[in-house]
This record gives sequence, structure tokens and C-alpha cells, in this order.
Amino acid sequence: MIYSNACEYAIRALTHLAMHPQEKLCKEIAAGERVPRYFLGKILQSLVRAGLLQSTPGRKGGFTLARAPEHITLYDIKAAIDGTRDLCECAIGLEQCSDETPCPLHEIWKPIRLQLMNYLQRTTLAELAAAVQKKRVHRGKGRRGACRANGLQP
Amino acid sequence: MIYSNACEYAIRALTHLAMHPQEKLCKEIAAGERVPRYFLGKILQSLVRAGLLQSTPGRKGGFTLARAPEHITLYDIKAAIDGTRDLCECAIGLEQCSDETPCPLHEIWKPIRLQLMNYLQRTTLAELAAAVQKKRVHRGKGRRGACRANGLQP
DNA sequence: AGTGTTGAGGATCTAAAGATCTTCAAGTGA
DNA sequence: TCACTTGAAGATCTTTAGATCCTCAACACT
Repeated sequence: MIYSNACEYAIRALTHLAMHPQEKLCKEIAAGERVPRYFLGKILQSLVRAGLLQSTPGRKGGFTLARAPEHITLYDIKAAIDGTRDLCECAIGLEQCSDETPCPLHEIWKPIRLQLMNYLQRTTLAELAAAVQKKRVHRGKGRRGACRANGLQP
Repeated sequence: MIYSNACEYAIRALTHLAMHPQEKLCKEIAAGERVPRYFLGKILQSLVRAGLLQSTPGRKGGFTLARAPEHITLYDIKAAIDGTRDLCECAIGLEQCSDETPCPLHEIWKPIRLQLMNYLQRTTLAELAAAVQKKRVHRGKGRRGACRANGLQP
């Protein structure tokens, strides 16, 4: 809803890299995160162009984080993959609003959007990695598929 | 970001109907809200099937709200057009998460998602219509395009 | 009954996202 | 140098959202 497919893959790949710096090959990340391999290649290229990753070709090549995970935010990732135009727009996406075509959600939507923006800009890769680490320690090795079912169904 | 194109159109069409009950023809709404006419037809049909609108064919036909605007929420509209699966999912859209493929955003994303859900379920058509009305009274007839530029650019 | 207007709904077209494959250049190590 | 591994990047395919058109049934009015 907030992220595109590509952006989700990017988040997972970067989190993976933050946790497993030794696994830096595109195919390793794709296998580890169960992400389409060739598609991930394109995404990682975008992240390189955006300055979040560094890449080296050749035999001992691969991808590494361009800066410390504490200094990479969700906002950076979303900006690199999806752009951030939608974060600055009216809730119902009007280019312009006039008397004939107003944006009725604007005032109501604004605080929510601000909080979202705040969340994206404050959450870093390091926090994501820590959350994953904590989750792994907390539960055993056996359990799977316990992520849905969070009591939000209406 | 939150709504699809179709859902945005639905919101605008329903708001239009709440404010102009006399303008109930598909082409009137499409013209008034500057929405693709034939596409809007499909959307209104979905809203009829979802029980938010009533339609009558024939000469004096058109669309009318199936219940009072106070009793139609943004959640109802989003459910009718986009579905609500994404509101109940992990932030990064994993079907299942396991030790190998966890959903690192889950805990961080949850409060935001709850607030979003709350916003969707509490905001009614009547409130939207009132916000538009207020906005129209507040500013004159001349101004246009003042909806962007809300100080959110990073 | 006949005519014109309306929504219903199927068929179709376009654009964008998502995903895959293939080829090429850059680098490593024998 | 040569073989091999890697990312880079273009071409291509699939799927889905978005949008349009056309025909038909329902209805109102004459």
C-alpha cells in the first residue's frame, strides 16, 4: 500500500545486506530473501545510482552498503525506488484543486501524512535489522507464517 | 499512495453526489469532477454492487446514495473499490514471514497502520462534503491550484 | 406502440509495473 | 594472456491497472 513491489524488495535486500555483510552477491540476496533474481538486479542498480549501495564487478565483486545502516532511512529507499511525489500530494492525488474540483481530504489527511513522513524519515536500516534480530532470538527456529493475523480484520 | 485511481474517482464522485443530489447522472458527475466518463461508469457500477449507491436506468434514471452520507465511510469506499487486504498486511507485503524471510517493519508499521485504519473508518462522506463546503466559502471564486505546496517537501 | 434516454456489461485498447533473458564490459586469479 | 565470475544494461515478455467503445435492456414520456 505504501511501497511498490520493487521498493519492498529493496528494503528487504538492504536489510539483508545490513545483517549479512558477507553475503553481498545479487544471487545470494535474491535467494536469501526469495526475491526474483533478475528483477532484484535492476533494483540494486537503482540503489547504486541513488548512492545507497556500492557495486564492484568482477570475480570478487558484489554489492555493499554505501554508508552505515544507521544513516540509511526508509525515506531514502522509497525516494530511490518509488520517488516521493506521492508523499507531498493531496490524498486523492489531484494535481490542482479548484472550486470545481477540490481535494476534500486535504485537511483530514495532512496529520496522517505527516506521521507517515516522520516514520519514513526516522526509521533506519539499523533499526530494521535490530528488529529482525530480536524476532529471531525471541522465537525458536521452527515457527513460520505467524506474521498475518494481527487483529486488524474488521 | 493510499488509494488507487479508481478509488480516488469513487471518493470524488460520492462526495459530488453528497453535495449535489440533483446531479445524479454519470456524465454530470464525470464532467463536474473531471473524471473519465466511461471509466467512472464502471466504478459507479461497483459501488452499486457494494451497496453504496442505487441506480435506476431509463429516462429519469441516474445514481443516488444508498444511505445517508453520514453512514458512508472512506473505509466502505476503499473496500468496495480496492479491497482492504493491504490494510491487514505486513508493511512490506509478505504473505508469510519466517526466520529466513522476516517482515522487519511489522512492529514499527503497526501503530501507523492502526491510525490509518481509524482514519478510514471514522471519516464519512458527510465530513468530506462539509470540508469542501467550508473551503468554498472560505476562499473567493478566483483562486486555483493552491492545493500543492504544503511545506512537506524535504 | 414508438422513441429517446439511461445504466449494465462485454469487448477491446493502452500504459505501466513487474519480471525474465541475453549480451557485454569490468575485474580476478591461475 | 586466458578463462571465469560478476554487475551493467538493453530487449523482451507477462500481468494488471486504467481507459474507451459499443450494444443491449430498462424505463419514461409522447
